[in-house]
Amino acid sequence: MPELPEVEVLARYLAPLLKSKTIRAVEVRRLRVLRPVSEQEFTRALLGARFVGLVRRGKYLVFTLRRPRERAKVSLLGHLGMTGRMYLQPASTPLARHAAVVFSLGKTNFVFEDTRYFGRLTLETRSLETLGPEPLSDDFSVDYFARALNRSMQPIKVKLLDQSLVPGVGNIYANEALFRAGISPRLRARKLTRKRVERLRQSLRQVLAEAIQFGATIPLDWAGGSRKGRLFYYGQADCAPDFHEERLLVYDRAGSPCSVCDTPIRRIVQAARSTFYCPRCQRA
DNA sequence: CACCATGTTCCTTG
DNA sequence: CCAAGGAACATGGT
Repeated sequence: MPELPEVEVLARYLAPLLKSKTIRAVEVRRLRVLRPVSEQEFTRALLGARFVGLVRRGKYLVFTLRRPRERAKVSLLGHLGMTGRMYLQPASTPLARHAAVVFSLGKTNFVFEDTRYFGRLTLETRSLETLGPEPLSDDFSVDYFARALNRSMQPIKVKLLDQSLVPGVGNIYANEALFRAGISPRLRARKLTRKRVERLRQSLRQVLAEAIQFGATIPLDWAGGSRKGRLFYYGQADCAPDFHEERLLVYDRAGSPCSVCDTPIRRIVQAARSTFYCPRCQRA
């Protein structure tokens, strides 16, 4: 489900709800999502610990906890994979079929649910080390972006999915950013002119920021089984249907007329993922 | 039945 | 050592 904006909105939603809550019990129902940490180690570190912070990095959620009478903090890393969700629900509510980890906080449970189990909730935080600079921060400069792209023969669309280059960008926003910048997804990264690098950086930041704005306006309270699957993606989610129409301009729109020039949107496959683009607005 | 899916990692090849 | 490509992971929707 999640790319940078969705994870950002989720972090902002969860942070105040979790703050100062103590983990009274830990239930691991899918060992796989802890990997490579063992259940014993996981439970030992988190049982009795209190949530003190939550931030997003790339597509990761970084929870910070503190154990009673201990100085050192514990970091817990979450990743939603393709289908992960996190939410609080009353302790009396039955667990979802694919609830993978459940923390009891007393009257409520904090649930990590993931249908496909591609996601993670683990004490292993090393994946953070290889991430590039946050695209919405000043560190993501034109110079940095240009230099990184200049070393690559890969198509620009594929390169945008590289988390060591721009963490948080996934298939949807990579497609959207290229459309808004008027750049062909097939163009080799190193072929982008300085001007196009600047334009792409700008489009990327705008698309991500707008999506965060959008996500901040819709309810994330899924507790009690309010619908499956999506945060606030394409198609008809259980919210703001009219707003959705305009939001994604090319993603999953193969065959529909381009919003600018009416040319049918095309779908191709790059690096085994779907790419959507307007063959007229986005030329090499 | 066939094909598709918002992501990462591991293995192989050059 | 690195870049790039592809399969694997697991389940559900169309």
